[in-house]
Amino acid sequence: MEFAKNQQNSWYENKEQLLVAVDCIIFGFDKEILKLLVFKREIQPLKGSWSLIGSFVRRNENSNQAGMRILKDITGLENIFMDELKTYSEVDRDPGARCISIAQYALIRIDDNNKELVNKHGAFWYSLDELPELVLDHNQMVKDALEKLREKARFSPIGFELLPKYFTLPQIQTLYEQIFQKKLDSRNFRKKLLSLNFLKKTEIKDKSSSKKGAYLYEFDYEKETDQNFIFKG
Amino acid sequence: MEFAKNQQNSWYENKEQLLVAVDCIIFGFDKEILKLLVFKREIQPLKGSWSLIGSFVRRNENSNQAGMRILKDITGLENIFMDELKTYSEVDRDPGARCISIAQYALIRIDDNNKELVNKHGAFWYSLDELPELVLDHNQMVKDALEKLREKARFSPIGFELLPKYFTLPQIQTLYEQIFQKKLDSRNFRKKLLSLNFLKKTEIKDKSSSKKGAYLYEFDYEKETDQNFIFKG
DNA sequence: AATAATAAATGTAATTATTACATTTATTAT
DNA sequence: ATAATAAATGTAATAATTACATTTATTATT
Repeated sequence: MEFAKNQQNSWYENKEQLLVAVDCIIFGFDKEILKLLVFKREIQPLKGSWSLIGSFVRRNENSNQAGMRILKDITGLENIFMDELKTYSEVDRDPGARCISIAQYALIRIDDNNKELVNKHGAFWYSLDELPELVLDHNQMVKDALEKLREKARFSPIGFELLPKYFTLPQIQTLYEQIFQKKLDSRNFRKKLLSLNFLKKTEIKDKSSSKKGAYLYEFDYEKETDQNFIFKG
Repeated sequence: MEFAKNQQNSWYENKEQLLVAVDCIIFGFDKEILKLLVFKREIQPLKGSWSLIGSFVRRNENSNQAGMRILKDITGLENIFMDELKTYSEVDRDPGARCISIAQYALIRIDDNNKELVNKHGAFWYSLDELPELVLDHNQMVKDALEKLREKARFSPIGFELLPKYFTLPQIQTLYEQIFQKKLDSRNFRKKLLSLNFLKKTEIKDKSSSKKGAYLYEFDYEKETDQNFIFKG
């Protein structure tokens, strides 16, 4: 067995072995709605059910690399924001094998570039409040990921991974409203956000959703000093 | 091989397998100093070096149960606060095997009950700023755990897992000072802490560290509503 | 050309939280 | 009685958060 050949110390041999997978909770925001990328599962058991996308971790990669590999396969994108959520290791979580999963959540900008690729993989962007039942413990993973996203959004300017390069203040407010799942006061929201000084205003207006038009902003990466950013929702 | 017998689906068979371990970052506070429990490693490679305590995850337990099993073995305690930190899965992290580790951090009260047991396992409580070099990526785990502890302390009343049932305000202030690694103003610290309303004052004084004596408090679990606790250090 | 409709942009006062800062108090040992 | 020690306490200034309603820029319609 290939595995055994690599062993250098007898103490490690014959230990109980588990399969190690990663599953990706992929969030996207299409300028209006926070969505999640889900897939038609292509393997037994539960073939045909909705599922997060995952893969086993290979011996020559770490868990983050495994997640990045999956993301690239599906969206064609590299350099996506991705962070570990937590591991799921219940004994019975997967009826097919004793398999733990290291869940990773990713934030991507939904745009036309990756729509095609995504379709090829039997994938679908679901609005978070219309999410179907997913296999195994994947619904729990999504729930946990959303909570983590909320935590993260409270303490760092998270939205920029999800927004296009140029975005309007109403757009980012909508995003935060969806993350926190409540309406925010636009005066207070803008005051807080602008006081943090990491938004650069342009003179261009986006008139796609109002007659007056809303100014486009971009994120000023130089100013993203973690200066006590606490967003109280 | 025992592993193969348990497989139900051919698709899972012959996948690359990794060993899965847990390592425990065990914090303790002896009323003065924040400490970490480290061990003389009993296995090759690196036998005799300082190390966190760990174990492989067994097929009939989840990662949390594995951590709890280790903690009970060593301290004799059950119901210890323990939470997942993150996984460590670098390809080369362990020269002995392709092994990922799910790091868990635990908070315990150092007291005489468990001192004996701890000694039996070649364990030693090190002050955090005198920590020796540990094997593998264990120093990194400690660093990450301390950061997580700090994060956690900012947003929830963490200290009570580390403090004895009855403790004084100077004691808890010292603990927070060690977690945040800076001096805190006692007037502001007490004001903030008491305003959160989850401390119950007793009329008993602890005179072990001053002539005047400091009142003992206990944690009021009923009032631990997560009411916007943000401790700005 | 005037008007209606729409969403974007804006300000202020009241409340609450945070910070900076020094003295008094209770007790024990001398 | 006094000295020594650490614990306990208050206040004023500043900053952050909240609650709340009107005006503005533009396009489409008449």
